[in-house]
Amino acid sequence: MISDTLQISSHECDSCPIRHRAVCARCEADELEVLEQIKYYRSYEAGQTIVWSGDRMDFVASVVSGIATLSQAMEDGRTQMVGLLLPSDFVGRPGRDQAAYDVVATTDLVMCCFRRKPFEEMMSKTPHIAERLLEMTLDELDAAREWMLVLGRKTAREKIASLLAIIARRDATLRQNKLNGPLVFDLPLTREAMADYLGLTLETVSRQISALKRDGVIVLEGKRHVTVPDLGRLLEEAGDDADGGMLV
Amino acid sequence: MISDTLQISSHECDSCPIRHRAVCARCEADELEVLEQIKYYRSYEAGQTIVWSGDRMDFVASVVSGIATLSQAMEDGRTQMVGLLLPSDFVGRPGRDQAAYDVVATTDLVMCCFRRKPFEEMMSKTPHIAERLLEMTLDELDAAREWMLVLGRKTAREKIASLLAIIARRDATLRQNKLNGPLVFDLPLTREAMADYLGLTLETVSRQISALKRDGVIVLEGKRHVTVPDLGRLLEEAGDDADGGMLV
DNA sequence: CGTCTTTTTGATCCGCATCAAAAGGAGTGG
DNA sequence: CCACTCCTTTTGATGCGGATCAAAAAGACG
Repeated sequence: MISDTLQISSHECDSCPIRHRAVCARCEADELEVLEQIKYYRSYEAGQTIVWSGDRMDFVASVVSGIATLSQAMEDGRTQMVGLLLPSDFVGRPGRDQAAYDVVATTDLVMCCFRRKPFEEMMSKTPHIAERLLEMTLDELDAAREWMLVLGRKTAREKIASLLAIIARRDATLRQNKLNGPLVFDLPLTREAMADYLGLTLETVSRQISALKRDGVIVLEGKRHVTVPDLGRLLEEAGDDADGGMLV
Repeated sequence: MISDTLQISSHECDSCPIRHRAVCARCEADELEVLEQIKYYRSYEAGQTIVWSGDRMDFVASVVSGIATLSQAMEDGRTQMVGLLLPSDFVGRPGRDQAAYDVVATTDLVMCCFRRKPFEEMMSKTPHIAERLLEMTLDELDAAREWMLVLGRKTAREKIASLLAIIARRDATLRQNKLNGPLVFDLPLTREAMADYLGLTLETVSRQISALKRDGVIVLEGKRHVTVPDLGRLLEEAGDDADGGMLV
């Protein structure tokens, strides 16, 4: 199976699908021109490891399309996913030359890469990039902390419901759908990846999904295609306040 | 019990104990002068809640001395600590006016505060602050991800060992001690706070500390005073690679 | 149709939560 | 100095949720 994700319709930033959300979101036309000089695209097939933790990494990048995961491994093989990278998310850390995590393409993936050194130089010159990167990093920190509550205090059923809610909402906002009707989406993760995300085993994930299905919280067609008839109900199952937060 | 933490020896940034590590670390003399105009100190007693999640928060701050915690609560009362704030750590988020977490002083605490608006203005003018804040935020994100591995995949015993190792190392680097002899420190957290940090119950924390003591991994005098005879041994118990990472 | 991977389902076990109570320690007042 | 209360910590007994081990079922693909 050969991926054909290399076919980007255009290599110009103007028509880039993540133009308004990525690290370059705030750049002016002249700044984009400089970025276009140093950027290059790379694509990966589903399942490919992009970098191994500890490897030298001399680029940073934005996810253009597809999904990747960040995970950490213990010596005995236990692993925990610590980041889920969706289109527009940023990979790599300016100022660091060793990867801190394993980065794996979950689906076919296209990234917009910059060699690290030129990017760092550019960052120090154009505050728009550093500004946007700070904002994105703060958002990621919030997401990581939300996730810590899930990992530390939620039951298996609540964990699954939380993950489904996150995916359902991200998918809806990506397509700019509204959140009050039924939500329909495809799971981008295998049961194993979900287990890795939630600190569970894949058997427990499978059981809890079956239970949520049995209880009518979700409807499944096949293994991956999910319908959420009532997001409020799902949020209740996740242990979240269904009325507060994001919905209002 | 009245705290006397208000007595700062001097209010000048030059002699500030966190001068070289806080958000102002990279500031030049002229930039510090501006900061001195808008800064003010506040102190809190151990146990005091500094802000409640959801409250309006119109300042940002650096911890000068003492320890504070960030935590998140579920509706039914379950809570998870999501941040441990030590001297030089930053509190609050530029651009956001509602606190996202409960902030609680664990010990008597002094903070160096800036009203949010002037600080934001200053940030956009002086890249040194934004630069340093980005670096600090990236470090916090790394710490949060490390913590996610602890919460998601480690056993109770490993969790306790991990926390003790973190505190022991931070304490040693703060005092600029070396890491190869025995490490001695006081636990800044109650058993309950440790449980809250690690996603455990306080009973389990107590049992695992007793077990580590019984096995000679740590030595306790009283409830809070800890000696770690061999950090490598503690790191093994934490499930970490004793040779890799921070030690080298 | 057969092989390989992913997912589901079943049976059993163990780690940690829960409920309960005793044991320290610190501060207060007689 | 002791008796008292209040809070933190330890220890004990029991039960449950999720891990583990095992195998069947369902897709995916050649």
